[in-house]
Amino acid sequence: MDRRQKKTRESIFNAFTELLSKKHYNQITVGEIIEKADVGRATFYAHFETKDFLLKELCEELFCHIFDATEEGGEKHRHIFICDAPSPVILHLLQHLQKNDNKILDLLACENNELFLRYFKENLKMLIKNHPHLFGGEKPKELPDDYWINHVSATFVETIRWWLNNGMKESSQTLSDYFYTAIYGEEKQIT
Amino acid sequence: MDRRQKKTRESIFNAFTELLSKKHYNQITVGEIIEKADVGRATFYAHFETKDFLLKELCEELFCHIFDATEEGGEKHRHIFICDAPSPVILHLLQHLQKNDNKILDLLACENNELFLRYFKENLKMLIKNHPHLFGGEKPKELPDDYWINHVSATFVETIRWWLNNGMKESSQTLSDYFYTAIYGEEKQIT
DNA sequence: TTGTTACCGAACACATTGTATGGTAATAGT
DNA sequence: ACTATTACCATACAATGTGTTCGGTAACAA
Repeated sequence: MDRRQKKTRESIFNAFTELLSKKHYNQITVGEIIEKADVGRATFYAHFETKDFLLKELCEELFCHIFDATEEGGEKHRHIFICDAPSPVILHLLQHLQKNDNKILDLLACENNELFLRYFKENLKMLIKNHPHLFGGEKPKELPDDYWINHVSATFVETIRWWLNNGMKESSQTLSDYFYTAIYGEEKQIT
Repeated sequence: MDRRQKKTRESIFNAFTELLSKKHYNQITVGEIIEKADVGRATFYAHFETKDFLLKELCEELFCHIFDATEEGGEKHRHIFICDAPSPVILHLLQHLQKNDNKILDLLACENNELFLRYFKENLKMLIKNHPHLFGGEKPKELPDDYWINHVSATFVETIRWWLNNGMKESSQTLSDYFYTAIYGEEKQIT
């Protein structure tokens, strides 16, 4: 790809991310973005059809990159569940978050977290659907598959949300315990 | 209150609600609202500082009215958990939803449901916090109170969301069963 | 009846969006 | 190294939406 394209694209993403951490999405204008990114107005619209598409592409860049299930990447793409310890994926995910890989945590913690948590949850659902074994435990028999998948991913997202809103005092291990207890009950603890 | 005020306020709410069911919040303009409500521009801004405040007041009008915990109302305010059967509140709530009281269901089912589900969840949390006994079952000991409250309310909201997205084929009883199973596990079924 | 209040319509300044233009510099292909 | 392409910039622009102001009119309350 043209070096110039890549550069402006990154400038815009960075400016946008920085603005998102400071004010609400709805109140961010294209004018602000291009000023901070230091690119021309026409250039912005040459890259992104609209502000909504910018957000969408940012999310895809962030989440698909982490969650993508194609197992070819190895090193280049650090797929979150390829790394060494395959069993406690949840814990693993939380540790990645704590390290703030790809600055995802910044975005999840900011005022616009609703925006990102939605995308995050969608990706989680895909992950659970394709690799149910990674999450341990068993689905109660009476529950429909998609209900259960939605429940598990929603609970995980809510766990993270709660964590963020409380200053992230707990360790990732504790968080993981909370999650499994909420999902499977205290007597079925995963170790 | 002046009859005129009440009338315009209602006109605006109705127009807004109707628009919300058809297009996304961000794409609704004040111009559209006042045209459909048939009120002057200045009048709108005399009532609501901005579109966001209109949304906020609509939510309060809807949810606080239903969830409000002051037990004086009796008939006038039909508080959702005052009616006869006190134990299976969840089932009761679901039945109210199915009857589409206050047209809440319309709003929860529309494209903007994220908007309302957030408010809905906040009210739910208050309800659970103030009347934990209404929800049956017990909190696992290891979990912090607020984590549990958030988990329960989030699970309920997700249950409703799943229900809506799947055409509401299931009975309110089935939904209630799903919810309790998700929360407490299959062996601890509430009857 | 009288004073107050809510409304309307119209006009207004202002901000934001998305597009179009012509010129310039970086890039890629040969 | 030369050339054609491509991305970029600055500026201007129409179109749309926001929130405010104003004088006049009708509904309301006392």
